[in-house]
Amino acid sequence: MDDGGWRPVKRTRTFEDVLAQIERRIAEDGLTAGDRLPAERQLAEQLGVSRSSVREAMRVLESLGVVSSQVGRGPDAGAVLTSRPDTALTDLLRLHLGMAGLELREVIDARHMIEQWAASHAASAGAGTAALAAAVSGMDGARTAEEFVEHDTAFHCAIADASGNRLIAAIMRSLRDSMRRYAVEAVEHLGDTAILRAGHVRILRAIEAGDADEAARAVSEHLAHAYPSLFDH
Amino acid sequence: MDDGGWRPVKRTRTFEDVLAQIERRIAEDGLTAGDRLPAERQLAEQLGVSRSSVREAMRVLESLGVVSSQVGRGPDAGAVLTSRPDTALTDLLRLHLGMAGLELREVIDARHMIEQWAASHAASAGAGTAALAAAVSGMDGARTAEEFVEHDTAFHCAIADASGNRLIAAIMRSLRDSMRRYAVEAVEHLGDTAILRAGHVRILRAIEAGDADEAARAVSEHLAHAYPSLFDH
DNA sequence: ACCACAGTATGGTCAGACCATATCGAACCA
DNA sequence: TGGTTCGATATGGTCTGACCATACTGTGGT
Repeated sequence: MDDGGWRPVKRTRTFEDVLAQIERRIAEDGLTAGDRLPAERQLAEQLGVSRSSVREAMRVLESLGVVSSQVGRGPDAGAVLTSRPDTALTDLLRLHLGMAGLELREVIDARHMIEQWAASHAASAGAGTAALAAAVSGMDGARTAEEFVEHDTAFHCAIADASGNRLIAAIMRSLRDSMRRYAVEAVEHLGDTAILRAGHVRILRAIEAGDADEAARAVSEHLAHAYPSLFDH
Repeated sequence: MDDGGWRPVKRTRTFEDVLAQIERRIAEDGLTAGDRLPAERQLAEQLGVSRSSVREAMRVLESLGVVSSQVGRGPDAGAVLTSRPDTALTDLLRLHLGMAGLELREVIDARHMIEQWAASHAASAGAGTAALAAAVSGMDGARTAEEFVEHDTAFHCAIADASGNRLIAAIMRSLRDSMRRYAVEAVEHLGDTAILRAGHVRILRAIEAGDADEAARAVSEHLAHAYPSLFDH
């Protein structure tokens, strides 16, 4: 097993080099969302690589929610830096769930963790209750499970937003998006949404009152009602 | 604002179509990690698109930690399905942190949330304490801040692993990786690592004893010591 | 049984072309 | 002066075809 001091030649693919240089430029020049990257052809010439390699790097950046490409001409055309971690996270979770690389139970546990945290922090912050109330009344008017889940998602994402942490809010949104299908099933299986709606009201009241502990408790019991089969441990 | 019933023509880029079809195949055929995708040239011919478009789709899948491409010939060559959400998450966080699309504070708060959750669940599960003990003794032998952080990361990731939730463990690993630079700075700024080591021992003891509440408390106080400037709220 | 070597399938890269789109700008008309 | 039209241009999107490096496969010779 001795390699005699030799180590494998680092095989760096061209597009990875391009990625690294773009990332370096972002850090050194302090680029942020809204700034433009050079055009593909120009970047290819400057870096001495083919346009294909630049494009593959762009696809990676785009899939990670860092750039957005616009065709045409003008100030808004070309590769523009964005900050969309949530769409990237959603794709990531959906793909890994589809491949059975992750189990639904793990996603729901993560959601449980985040919602408890977000609810107690939202209660401490005491902001954003208007969006919560709107989502609650939206659920009252829902006629189908899909509609209900739609507003339910809005409610729970509003809690995460109210916590003030964009990363955690992005994770929350991605978890909800990738679980949408299962959430609809769960609501249909439950039949009656009265218990869920009561849980939402309780959470809302706790956040409005600024009671962090009560908010966390309310979230925990709410999720236990929504997914009874997954809380038998 | 009435569009007269017209709606913009859906502009779907070719590689997005390829992505969708690959994802569908993964779901319908029940493909999982280890399975192979068709070769790029074959896929291009079957789908009636150019190899470039297939390659761009591959880059996306690779950046999301879903496939891994190997050159050469044989059973292991080609595009193989993998399940590496953590590397994808690491890249995602690093890029968004570099772009100032996320702030360090948000990452550390997320880490705080996850560690508390993971520690209390690891205590309940009561497994994996061997890896924890190994990391603790590794830190005792560390001579530089980098070495210390290395083992510190191993310790905290081992907690997440012991929780049994791969998604949360992957997020934990990504948070640590993307924070590595700041963690080293924090340790150097602290000067003495005795308090941190004591915190680790306390966490380890709590997990060994199966005391979930004490584990969560120990983690919380440990992080407060490690990043004092960020816990003044 | 072993080994050397040609064959071949794979991803990686490049060059060049063409298309679709969106803006810019100048010429033209009112 | 003001507006409109239409060509020029810059941009990403796609395709084709070629070549390279890599790593297995199989064949043939020893």
